[in-house]
Amino acid sequence: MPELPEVEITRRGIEPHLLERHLEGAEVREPRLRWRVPPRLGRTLTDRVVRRVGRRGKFLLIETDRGTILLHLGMSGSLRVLPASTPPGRHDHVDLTLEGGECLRLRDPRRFGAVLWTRGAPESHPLLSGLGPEPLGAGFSGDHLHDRSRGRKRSLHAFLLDGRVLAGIGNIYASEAAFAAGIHPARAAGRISLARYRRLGEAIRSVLEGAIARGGTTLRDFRSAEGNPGFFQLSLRVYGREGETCRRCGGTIRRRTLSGRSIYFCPRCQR
DNA sequence: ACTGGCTCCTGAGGGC
DNA sequence: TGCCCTCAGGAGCCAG
Repeated sequence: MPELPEVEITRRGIEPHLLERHLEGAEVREPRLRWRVPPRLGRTLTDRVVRRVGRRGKFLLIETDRGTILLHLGMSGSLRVLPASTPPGRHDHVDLTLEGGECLRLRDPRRFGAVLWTRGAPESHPLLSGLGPEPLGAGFSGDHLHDRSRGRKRSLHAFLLDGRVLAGIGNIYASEAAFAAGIHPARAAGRISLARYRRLGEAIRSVLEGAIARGGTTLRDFRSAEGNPGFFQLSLRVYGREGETCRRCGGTIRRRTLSGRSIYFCPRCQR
């Protein structure tokens, strides 16, 4: 579910509750997430102090004085800061308990999320070391996409979803950015010009920034750490709008299945 | 080296 | 009302 903007909204929501706080431990009710939650996580976290709450792609990084919690929301994960005494729901799988009686609670019905621990530098963790640049970082531009796409035959959409190319883009924002740049998502990534990739780079930035400014996209169940839905779904131009009218040209938005994912586009605006 | 397909899981929504 | 089918915002892994 959550892509970069939703993870960033979540990060901003939990950060003020965590910074410089002591952790008491963890309560793991269901360790079978994408990867098994480390069995001794509670003991590992006891008396750790949170120094920083970061994000890398769709991963949240809760950095402590002696290591980092890697947290991924998968398709259906969400985080809340609650009194630890709040009765957990069926899918409230992990609590990170804080001093003072609060906890950071992970709810994840589909269990595609992850809670992992690493002692070393998080950027060298296997799940993070191969990630491409941050699309909102200083190092990213359309030139990078152009460089990485030469000789590639796969569709632009599949190319943008590849975290090794670019971190944090998922199905919604890949569709929206391609529309904003006027590029057909099924076009071979290696056959798109530098000028068009530069336009796409700008489109990716502005779509992601717009989504963050509106609190993310809530299609079904995304909530911020405060429990609020996002509003960017009201600004979507193509995603989920099959059969509806293109807001730019008045044509009809189409949906296609491409490498197992639904892609949405306007055949008149995107070439 | 690349590529698409499969897989993990639960829940919602549509058709009958 | 209920059953069955399809689909969903991720991404690692595998065979070809």
